[in-house]
Amino acid sequence: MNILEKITNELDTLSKSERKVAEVILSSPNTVIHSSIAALAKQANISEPTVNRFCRRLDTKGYPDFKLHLAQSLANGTPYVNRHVDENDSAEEYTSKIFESTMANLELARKSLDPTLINRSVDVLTQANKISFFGLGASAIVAHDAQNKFFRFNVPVVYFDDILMQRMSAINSRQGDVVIVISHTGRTKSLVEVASLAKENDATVIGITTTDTPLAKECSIVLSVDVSEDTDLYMPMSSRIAQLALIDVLATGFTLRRGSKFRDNLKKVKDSLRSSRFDKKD
Amino acid sequence: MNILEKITNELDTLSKSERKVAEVILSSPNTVIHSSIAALAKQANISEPTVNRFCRRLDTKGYPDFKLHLAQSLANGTPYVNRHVDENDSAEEYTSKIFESTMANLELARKSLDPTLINRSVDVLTQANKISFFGLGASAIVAHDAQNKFFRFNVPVVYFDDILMQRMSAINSRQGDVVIVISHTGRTKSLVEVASLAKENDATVIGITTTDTPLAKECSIVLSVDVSEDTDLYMPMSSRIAQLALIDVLATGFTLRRGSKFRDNLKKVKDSLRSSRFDKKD
DNA sequence: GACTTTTATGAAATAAAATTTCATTTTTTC
DNA sequence: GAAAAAATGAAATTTTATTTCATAAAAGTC
Repeated sequence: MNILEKITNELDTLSKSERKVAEVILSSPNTVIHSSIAALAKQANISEPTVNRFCRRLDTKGYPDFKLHLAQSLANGTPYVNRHVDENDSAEEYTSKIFESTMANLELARKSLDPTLINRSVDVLTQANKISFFGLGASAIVAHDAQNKFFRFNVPVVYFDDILMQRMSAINSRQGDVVIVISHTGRTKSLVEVASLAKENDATVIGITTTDTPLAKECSIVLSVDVSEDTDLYMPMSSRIAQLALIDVLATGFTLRRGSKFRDNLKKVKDSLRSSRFDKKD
Repeated sequence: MNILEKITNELDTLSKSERKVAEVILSSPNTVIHSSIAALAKQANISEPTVNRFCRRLDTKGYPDFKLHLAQSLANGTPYVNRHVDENDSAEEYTSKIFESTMANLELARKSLDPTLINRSVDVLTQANKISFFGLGASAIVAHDAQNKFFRFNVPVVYFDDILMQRMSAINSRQGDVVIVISHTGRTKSLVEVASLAKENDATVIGITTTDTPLAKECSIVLSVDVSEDTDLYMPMSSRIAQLALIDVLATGFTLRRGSKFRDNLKKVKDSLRSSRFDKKD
């Protein structure tokens, strides 16, 4: 555990003098890792043994050991954690918090994914006659992006962010079609219905959603993308970013499965854009 | 720089005895951070001053300082790095690689962003009469997402992923309008033109692009989002994910700037979705 | 290949830092 | 308000790291 957090947590179990030490450390941890016990004691206006007792109370073997732990805590730039944006945050602060939370959520999402299911999904996708991506709201963007990616594979692919079009498309699906339904909450009624309709019409339904949601129950394969809940109003949803990363994974799996000939083709698609761009001179 | 890498690099500039020290450290760095200089000297079969000289050769102040650096290097459990997907990767391997590269790129992107410019952009956005988001290809998704986010703020916002619509919109822009042009390469001719047109018509043009690109030159404010180049064919573009994170940052900045009344309004928008969802029972 | 110079190394001495002991002060409890 | 418990720091001790210096090994030089 991060020792800085630990200090913060145990702040009220500490004695008065020990708390002084804690405050000095919390206010400038980067200075402390280069201070001797004497220097720190002086800065906190307490004696050296007190610093030593403080270190032991935090379950370290002594001052040098404590510094080691502290150094490690500081080393992890900040080991990406979900930190909530605060009303008084500066631009720098909220920028860092958002990027870090996003990274923390990507980490969470990766952990929730099952490689076996990814493999199965890639199997199904490479053999599909037609691939449809459905999403609403923030997940519509993910569906949109997926179309963009899979379109390059020269496979029939559509995306809809309109409830009616989704329904019609679902009803028209048949064996061999793959329908990918994207929803973070997995509770959007119309999307759950669409998934159910597609399944009734023999399409393989892949759900990109949170574990154990109504949508998950309707799917042939569930790719769980769990991120921390966005309980905070100021905090943006990282779920769509994790979903996009998953789309990247599926697209990559698709490319790898299709073999090298197919990749030459991809390169052609990429090259076709060249004339629309300014040259790179550097 | 990671001190373990540094030891490896400087291995051949070290003397015979010092190399012995290096080898002991490299073979079990985790033991070393808990050893005294005497213990390490004994393990390497050399004297204590040699260890000390070794530490100084690596630009540390002495043995304790060296241990600090070593501890920090070890702390970064897995410092997300860009690892390329390989043809023979299993689903688990390419999934991990993609997620980790995405995180590495988010880290890079964060570093390339200037909080002052973010602040300026938020300033401009909160005072805008109208906000337009333009992007093509992968960046179209980002523009789409931005519309989705800013639309909730009850401010006139449009997004176009069509070249002609973008041009027409740019020509019709005026003082007080903000045009956000999104392009990873910053070299897409039509987008650079659109930026230039918008600027000629007195709109504030914010570019979300890589540092020093033709697009950047046309913008009033450039938010640089630098990610590692996608030289690899199998590797998906993380740039759009970094751009999305930036959109989150801008939207958050906007919300914070607008104050608490405004946030109540946001909550209403969020709540309005409730009836379209299945209840949560857990 | 012998001689000089430079570099590398470790034993011992010294210095620095951390820890322990113990007496004193402060706080808590009854 | 006295007794017990806890907290604290001065000083002593111990541990750890660094410096000094003499010696050994290696690298040049003729």
